[in-house]
Amino acid sequence: MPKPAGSTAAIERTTGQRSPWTVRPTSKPCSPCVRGPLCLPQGLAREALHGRDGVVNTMLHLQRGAPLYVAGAPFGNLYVVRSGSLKTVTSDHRGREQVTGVHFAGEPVGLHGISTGTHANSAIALADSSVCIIPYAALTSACSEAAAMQERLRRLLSAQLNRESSQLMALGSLAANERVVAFLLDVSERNGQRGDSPVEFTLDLTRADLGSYLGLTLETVSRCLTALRKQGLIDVQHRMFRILDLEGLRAL
Amino acid sequence: MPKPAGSTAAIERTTGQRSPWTVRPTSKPCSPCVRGPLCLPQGLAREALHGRDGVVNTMLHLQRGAPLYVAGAPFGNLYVVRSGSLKTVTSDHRGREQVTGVHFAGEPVGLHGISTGTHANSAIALADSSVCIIPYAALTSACSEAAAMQERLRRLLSAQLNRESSQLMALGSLAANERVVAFLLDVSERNGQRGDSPVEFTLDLTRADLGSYLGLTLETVSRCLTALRKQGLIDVQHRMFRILDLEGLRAL
DNA sequence: CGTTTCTTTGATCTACTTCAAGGGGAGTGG
DNA sequence: CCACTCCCCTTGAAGTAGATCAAAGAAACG
Repeated sequence: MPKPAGSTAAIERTTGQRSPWTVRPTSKPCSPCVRGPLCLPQGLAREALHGRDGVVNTMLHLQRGAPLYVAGAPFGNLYVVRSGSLKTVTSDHRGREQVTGVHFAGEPVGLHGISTGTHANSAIALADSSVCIIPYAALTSACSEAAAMQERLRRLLSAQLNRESSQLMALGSLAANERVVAFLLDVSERNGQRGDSPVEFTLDLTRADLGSYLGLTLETVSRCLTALRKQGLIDVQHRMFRILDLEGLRAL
Repeated sequence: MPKPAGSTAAIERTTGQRSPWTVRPTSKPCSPCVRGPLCLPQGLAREALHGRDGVVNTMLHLQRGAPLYVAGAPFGNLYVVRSGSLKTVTSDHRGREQVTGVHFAGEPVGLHGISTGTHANSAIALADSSVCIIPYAALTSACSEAAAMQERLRRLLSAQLNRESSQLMALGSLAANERVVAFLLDVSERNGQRGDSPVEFTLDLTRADLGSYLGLTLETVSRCLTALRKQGLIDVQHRMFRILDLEGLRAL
């Protein structure tokens, strides 16, 4: 098992952030979402969602390292990443903490809070990011009118379930290098679905965050990456990743 | 990483089952659910759920080792365990297979299929079990009438999300013995919520299944259990578990 | 009762962690 | 512009938790 990750203030430590976030992130009215099929609002008339009285009416800007919400905070909104990326970190009843999710543009954040009304994890911006705010109450009332919207939300929840299941598979039955490869392929695929390049992307995760997500130490992650580089499968510089041989990676 | 788990027919192997299940499990009309707060239908008038025209109208009986559904099958129903228990097993695109969930009485099964319309995992009875069948189409139409029902379903999905997140935590940051303890405490708590004894229960999982779920080999599971026994924390005989010192276990 | 499957326990091996040290970028202040 | 610091990343060497291999005991099953 990886390092126990100290006790408190670990959020700050793992994001390279120094001072507490006393200033709330800036928010402003939100323009209609054009993110395509990944965006939550798809399936409902646009005007019912955006604009005043709409479900989605504000956008939040977060600086790198800023929390979108913290574990234990009352749940009120869902979020959809507009730009940038976020991680979700969970800590058990003892201090131990782990990255349990990485969220890119178009992907939903905050679904875990629905069941209890309290956020079960903390969401932290990995880079300067912006998110759409979807007040849950407004969403549910929109749902009560549009069956399509209900179904869409349920599918979103179920999709997240499947994402976490495959991560369970990775942690439970893959070796270190296989986990790293699986993660890169996963990111590649999600990038492709979003219309970005599936072979070249920057991951704003530190090696420590990556290790935490993959159940490995940062050193092991680093070693795996250099091994893949030496095999000519990828090219890594800092946090810029380029996949050179996608088929080769898929063959593990 | 634990054993790669062969290629095909692994379902049969891990449940100790020999012949294929050519005969469908028996089904019969379902009496109203009395399972209390854990049961899905809570929040909707009973007559709208059970009885003819209701959402829940049949019950399925499964023999130990019988599949409720298999991965890749078209999704049509959700299920709630009435008695007995089930495991869900997921396999990645290569042969590797893993137990990704264990479901006891009152708990929902099949939620992963909602997102794609295809079951993403296989559900196998761990003991002779019975489940309520909830046709998804009927459920959604019931949802379109009752907002409370919608909300209940969403919470169910979110709760499952939280369950898988804590399993992610366990696999990512706990040592072998801690994983075993965490699992026992989890089962204990779920038993208590259901009204059964939190300190004495039978787990119809083989050591291999347990290991698969916890990301360990069966030998390691066995060794951890005997270690806990020697510490006087638990008593294990075959698959009968008795927790002798709950506080001691919680202290890891 | 004999066969099969499951479980326990021991001995060895190895993949990954841990510990340690050096190198590179980015920001800050002189 | 350079020096300084703070992270972050890489690489090496050593230690260890847990996997693997192996074999024997205990239930389950026909």
